[in-house]
Amino acid sequence: MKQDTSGNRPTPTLEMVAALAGVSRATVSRVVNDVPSVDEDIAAKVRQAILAVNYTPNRAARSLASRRPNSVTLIVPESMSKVFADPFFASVVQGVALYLADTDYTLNMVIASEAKPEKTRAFLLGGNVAGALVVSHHAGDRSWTHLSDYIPMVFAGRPLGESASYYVDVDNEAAAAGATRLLISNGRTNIATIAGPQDMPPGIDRISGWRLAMAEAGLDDSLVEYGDFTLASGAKAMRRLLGSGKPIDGLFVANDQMAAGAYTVLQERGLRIPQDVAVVGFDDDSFATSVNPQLTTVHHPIIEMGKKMAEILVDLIEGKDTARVTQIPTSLVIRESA
Amino acid sequence: MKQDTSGNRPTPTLEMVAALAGVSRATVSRVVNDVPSVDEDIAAKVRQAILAVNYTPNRAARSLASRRPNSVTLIVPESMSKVFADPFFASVVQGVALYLADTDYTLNMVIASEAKPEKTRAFLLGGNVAGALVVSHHAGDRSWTHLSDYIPMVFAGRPLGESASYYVDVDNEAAAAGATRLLISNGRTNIATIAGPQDMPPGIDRISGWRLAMAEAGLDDSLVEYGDFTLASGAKAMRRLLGSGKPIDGLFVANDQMAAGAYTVLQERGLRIPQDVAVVGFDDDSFATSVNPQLTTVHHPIIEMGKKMAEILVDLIEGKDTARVTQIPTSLVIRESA
DNA sequence: TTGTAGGCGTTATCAC
DNA sequence: GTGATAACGCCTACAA
Repeated sequence: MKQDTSGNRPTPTLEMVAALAGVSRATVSRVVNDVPSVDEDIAAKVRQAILAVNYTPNRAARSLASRRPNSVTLIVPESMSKVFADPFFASVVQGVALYLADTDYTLNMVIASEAKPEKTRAFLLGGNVAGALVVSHHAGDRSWTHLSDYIPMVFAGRPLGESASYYVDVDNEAAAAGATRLLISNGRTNIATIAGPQDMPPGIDRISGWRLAMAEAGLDDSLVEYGDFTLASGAKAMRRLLGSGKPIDGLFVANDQMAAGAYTVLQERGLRIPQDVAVVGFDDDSFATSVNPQLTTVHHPIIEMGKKMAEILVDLIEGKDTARVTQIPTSLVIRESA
Repeated sequence: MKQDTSGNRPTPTLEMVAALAGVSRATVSRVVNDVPSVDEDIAAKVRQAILAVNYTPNRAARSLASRRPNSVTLIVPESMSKVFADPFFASVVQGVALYLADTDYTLNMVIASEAKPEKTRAFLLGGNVAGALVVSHHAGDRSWTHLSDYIPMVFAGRPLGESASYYVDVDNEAAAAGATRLLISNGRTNIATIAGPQDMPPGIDRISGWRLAMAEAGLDDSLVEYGDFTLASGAKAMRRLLGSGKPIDGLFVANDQMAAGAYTVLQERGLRIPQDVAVVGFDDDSFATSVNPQLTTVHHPIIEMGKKMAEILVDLIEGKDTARVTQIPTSLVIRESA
């Protein structure tokens, strides 16, 4: 870091800009905040001065004077961050950050220690934060919902059970049904599914979508096995499915990672994808394309989710009323497996 | 959010605590900041009052009055965040957040748009941030180094070429050499490597470590192919390696993901791991354990890296002098592949 | 449309 | 050891 020896000017303040432009601080403040009622000539002069001294508003002073925090917090439950390398997390953050970049809000992150939740609570309720976003996979991490009573909060994903909180999610059920219909329209009739955990909304909704589509088509929906969204569990479930002895020519898997697991056992049994069994996954993550043949799957727009979450939070903060649940559209990515 | 109707108390201030405790604001401030010269009886009374009104210091006011920012920024280059699902990123963030949780600093994140870098620059130099952390894979993203002249900065990973900046990294070369030595001590003599891109420090250092160990043992180091750290590139490199016709009984791969790629072709050729060819990877990420047989690899302590980065940054901010480069130790995780 | 002035919640410098 | 009292940099009635 540069030595603080001699020639260091102080960071420019409103005052300095005002002096240089020959106006009052109030006026400079107005142009900085885009208040319309400023004479354009003066505004121009002020802007010039701002550039000249390289002025940047002091966020702390701003927040203090305006009596409103200018940052929003992203809460990451500790349990989640323990999952080494979570793709979901990184993408949501990215979306959130992208959206906030165009606002005056700053994004800060806390990982919520389950050991001392009061700390996080105090941080959020201390008046230092305008709103909060909660990203987690597990329904148990909904322990923050009650804070919605005091500060705007938006969650990622539908909560388990009823809840009055705001959240954004994809329509897992509809997307799963769509994926299944693809299999059906391809002429498959013995369609199995590898479902996710039934204590997580995505697990529940995705199998429910599969059932929906199967019922529509009058097909048998008894071919189901469960996994926990991991690759290994997908392989095991596939083994059980095959072990039943019943014919299978189509497979809907609740996420791509389990689909990759299913691939391995399908292929070790000599079953060809998609000729013998067509498979479609869910999420469109890195597993979908790293597998061979590449997986046809439901695209889960995580970055968009992040953006939307941020957008809704800002709306909430600024008092606009918005819908409690917002679903963002998915799409089917047709590749080689179905 | 709760309606702002009637019964809403204002957020408690120092003033209110002072009144309740029957002391001056100055005294309350002292106990809040752990200034030693406070009578213990009075301090106790103040603490009680703090609890009573549920007081939380206003960070903006604090920052303003103390003339020092209380947040540090994590910069994520846009190019990096585009990599869908980056495990490295999530873990570094986690480490950073964990460390900062015990300090008075708040962590905020910006994704640096390459379109308008001035924006990020202004944010960092505007005096609103005490220091910054840069996490990226690519050497090109070192465009922030020059800011080190104005504000404390710490980077993740050794920069390409010389640089006067602070960074924390693992000793890639030593670790790679260690991994290779394991192969050698297991009696392998025809050891190939799948190296990473040679324009990235980890790519460079890891192959260099392999060469080191091979030279030590007097082994031939001509069996090398390059990948770009992706699974697919690992598979391709393996194909080329095998295509050379030379015998191979050991393989060091510059990261686990490429190792997973190599697995697929090794196995489709009927080569057994580790019997026919023993393989060791690098990173110890999720690929290492999702592959069969599980991969022996170098454990890359990413979370620790994050913690260390934050620690160094805080030291820098507080004026302590610290070493410019700090390397954190790796370890070899012996599983089934070597 | 512009300027004046008070205040936001803390810290920090003084006296006491 | 404790308490006034100025800042800190900015916003915002209110007045002009």
